Amino acid sequence: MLPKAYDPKAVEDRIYAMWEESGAFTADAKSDKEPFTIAMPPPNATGNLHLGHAVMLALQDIFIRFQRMRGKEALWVPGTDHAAIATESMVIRKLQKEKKMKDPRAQLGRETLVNEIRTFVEQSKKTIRGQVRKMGSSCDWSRERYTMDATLNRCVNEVFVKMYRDGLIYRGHRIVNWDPKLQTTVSDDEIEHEERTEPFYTFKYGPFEISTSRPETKFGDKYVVMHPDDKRYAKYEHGQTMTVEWINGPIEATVIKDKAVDPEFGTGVMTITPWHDHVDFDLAERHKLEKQQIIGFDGKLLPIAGEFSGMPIEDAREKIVEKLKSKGLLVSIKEDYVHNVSLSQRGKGKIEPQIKEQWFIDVNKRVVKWKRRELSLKEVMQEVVKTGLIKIIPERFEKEYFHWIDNLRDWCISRQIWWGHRVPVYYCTKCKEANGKPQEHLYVGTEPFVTHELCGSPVTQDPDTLDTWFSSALWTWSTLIDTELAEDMSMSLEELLLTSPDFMKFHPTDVMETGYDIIFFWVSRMILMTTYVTGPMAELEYGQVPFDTVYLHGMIRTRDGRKMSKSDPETMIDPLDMIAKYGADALRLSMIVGQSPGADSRLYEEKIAGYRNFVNKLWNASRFVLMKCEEGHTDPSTITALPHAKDLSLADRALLHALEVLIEDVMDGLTNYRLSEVGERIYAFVWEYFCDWYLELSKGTANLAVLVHVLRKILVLLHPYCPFVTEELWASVKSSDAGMLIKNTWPNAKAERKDPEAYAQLQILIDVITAIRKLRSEQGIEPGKEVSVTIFSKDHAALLDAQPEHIRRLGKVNSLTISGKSVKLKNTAVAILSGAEVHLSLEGLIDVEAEVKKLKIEHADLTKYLKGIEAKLNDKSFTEKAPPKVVEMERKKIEEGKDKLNKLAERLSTLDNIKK
RNA sequence: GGGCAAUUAGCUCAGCUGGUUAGAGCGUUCGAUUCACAUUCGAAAGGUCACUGGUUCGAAUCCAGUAUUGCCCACCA
Repeated sequence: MLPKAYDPKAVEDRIYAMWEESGAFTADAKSDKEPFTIAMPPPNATGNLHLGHAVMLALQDIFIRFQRMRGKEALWVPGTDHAAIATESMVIRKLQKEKKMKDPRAQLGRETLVNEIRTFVEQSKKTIRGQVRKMGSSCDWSRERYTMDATLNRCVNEVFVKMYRDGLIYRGHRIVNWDPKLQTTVSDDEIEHEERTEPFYTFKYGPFEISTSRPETKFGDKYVVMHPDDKRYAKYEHGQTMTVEWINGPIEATVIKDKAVDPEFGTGVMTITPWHDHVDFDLAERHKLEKQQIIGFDGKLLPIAGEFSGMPIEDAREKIVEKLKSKGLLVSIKEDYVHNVSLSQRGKGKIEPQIKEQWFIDVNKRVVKWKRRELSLKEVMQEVVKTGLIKIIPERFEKEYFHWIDNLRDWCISRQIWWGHRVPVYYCTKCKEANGKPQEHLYVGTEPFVTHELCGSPVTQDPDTLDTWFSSALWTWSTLIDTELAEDMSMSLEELLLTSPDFMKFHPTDVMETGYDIIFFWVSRMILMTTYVTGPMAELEYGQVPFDTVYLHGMIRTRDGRKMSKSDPETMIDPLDMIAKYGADALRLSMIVGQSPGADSRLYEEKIAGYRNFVNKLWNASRFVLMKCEEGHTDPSTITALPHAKDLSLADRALLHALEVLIEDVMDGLTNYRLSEVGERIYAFVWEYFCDWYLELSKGTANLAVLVHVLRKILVLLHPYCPFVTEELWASVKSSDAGMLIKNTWPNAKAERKDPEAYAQLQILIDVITAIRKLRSEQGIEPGKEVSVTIFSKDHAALLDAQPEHIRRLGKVNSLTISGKSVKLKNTAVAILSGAEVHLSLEGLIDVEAEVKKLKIEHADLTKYLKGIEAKLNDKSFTEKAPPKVVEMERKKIEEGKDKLNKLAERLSTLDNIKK
């Protein structure tokens, strides 16, 4: 016999091991079944699983289990991400803290630091693996991948080289986002803006007044810019020069006219700092102006700053203002100037735009082959979503996606950190010396390159690594490449893809399920890379997308809507704690139900506890079924068929009907990704219909076949949501020829088992019992006390008369009279239902005053309600324009309502007579 | 500055393409230890669906505007 309460701790690990050992998670590339693939967004191998991971694992596991049971060859590829900047900065901080190192990069050197990180990551991967298992994730561990695997590294190199040869990757001096704290560039998407209030200074600059919030960048400003149509400055000509007094003495200034200047803003004149500002850079490019670096990569001022040289910019600002003031050049300071500053998403350090030689991907060059045309990366990314090749759920994110593409600039892919895929570019030291020119990359290749082909001298590899999203962008297909084949360097990437069985069977993947916060970082770049790589391949119909559907989930927040953050541990809910306390099934339900795609949701412990209660309810319902079987000396595993409908009771037929409707609803909901709704639907069916009514009714006479049949179906339908408890219970109720639940087939709704009439009839019985209970409660009758009940029902007397036992037992009724004709009764409380009049009589207990009051209120409410409907029906425009079906429905309401109203009136007059 | 969303019971949320006397869970109130389950059972109270207009025979649902909140994007010095 099962224990009284479900104990997930005693079950989950055992069940998971059983699944894993049985090979249930392992997909077969040779199978004839239709594939269904999900590439798991790889968690960063930096620490622990958090709720964001938990929600993604739960969602994906539901998708994959559902499709597996539906008979698809389901593959869920797990993995982890090397998360370049995040990991490196985390290990560096760790070394600083634990080993008291001041500058681990300098102290350890590249190789040693990379090894430190590698060790850390290995450990972290182990942790993550264990935690992913705890969630019940049915992913294929035999195919686990890591974004720094050898195969993935090869793919990265291959793609880099291909793009380089296509002219899509280029190296150039561009203005980039420099993070002085982390000592690397970051991409546009890795920047956050924060509103700050800072002083806004206005200075005299020759005959002009210019304003800035950053005086510390102004040393080299020798261009003064204004709008060409600004009449105030019409007397100055473009290109005109003049000498102006500036911070460290006179400067030769040049007038530039450009439409980028807004005459309405400030004085309408500005000076520019092309090295440290995006707008100024563009402007300088347009007019071919000189650019000069003012701030070093360490965040300190360079010698151009004269006496301020070497000062950190924060310290220098006030002193510079001080100096300008003393020279009489300060005009005003506006203290409440609000503007946005750029911060690094990772280290939260202030971003300093800098000009730096970096590697970029050109998103506008039209050399990308896609469906036999040549487009730009931007255009392909747009097209696949516009034409519906990729569908985004919820749809509104498609708009955001397009908007992002419209504003997309070339993607800076190089990073000045050491952890990551190294840029596969090599420089010859000797040749560089020979012609004394800037380094020429002489070899861009997929294999490590040792000596220069021409001169035979040693080469050095580019020190930079690639943006972590460069490798993640290859995730859906690089994980499906055969790792052994990938060792053969004589094969091209195209050949590798076409000969890898997994790739050919499982790509494109079906659904990419991830948080909406990384749609740009990741989703769009997977689209970019996958379409680019597969576009030229005839065998792949000139281009594959990485996935058909993108399902975006929202963030999980605290109960009061705040972000959960590590810096505020009290707000954090640790999924592993919750699993230990309530079980993985309960946690999964609590995250899925109430969450709709693209929207944030709130989670709190009571909610998880609520679903723990549900899981326990299911557990006990199963115990009840097993107990009934035991009482009937029937081994549930021998039950294989349902009796014919004619041999079943009303309750049985009604339940079977409700089950078929449920099966339909669940199928419909899951295929349309409506997980929350489906979860709620099953929850209600199990608790309210199956437990509260059917099981209670069946305490009288239980049909074991029906009990077992329905329970089995519930377990199947619920399995994607609650894999552990359902699998555990399945072992006790499955038929002897069935295997594990995880491999069981999904049911199809059977029309022949539907019996809406039985369902409606049972509902009448339920209504009558509910009415009796309500009357008992109103009259304050003790729960144990038995009562007399008289029911008048013209239409349903026969039906009710056939079910007296149910009414007697569930209503605690000792004397039951059912009649088709109504008689006036004294001393009874009454409930008027639409099809029946239920009288509860109990000598002495009936409070006539209260009863009259109750019925009067009911009468008044009903009158008002019917008046409304009558008005509607008397309105010609309604009866003429509304569909006949709706009109008919309203007529029926009136009919039923009037019947009830008459009964109420009758009853009131009877009671009146009694009072007299 | 531009865009997107949300606003329904004390709390957390459903309510899909307009027709329900607007639902659920938690919480609250009353009652119950009935032999599957107190992680339970029965009953109840609680909402002018943010506001203002409009479309419509009919609006929580569609449209416009307002307010509040949240998010994303953006180079105004």
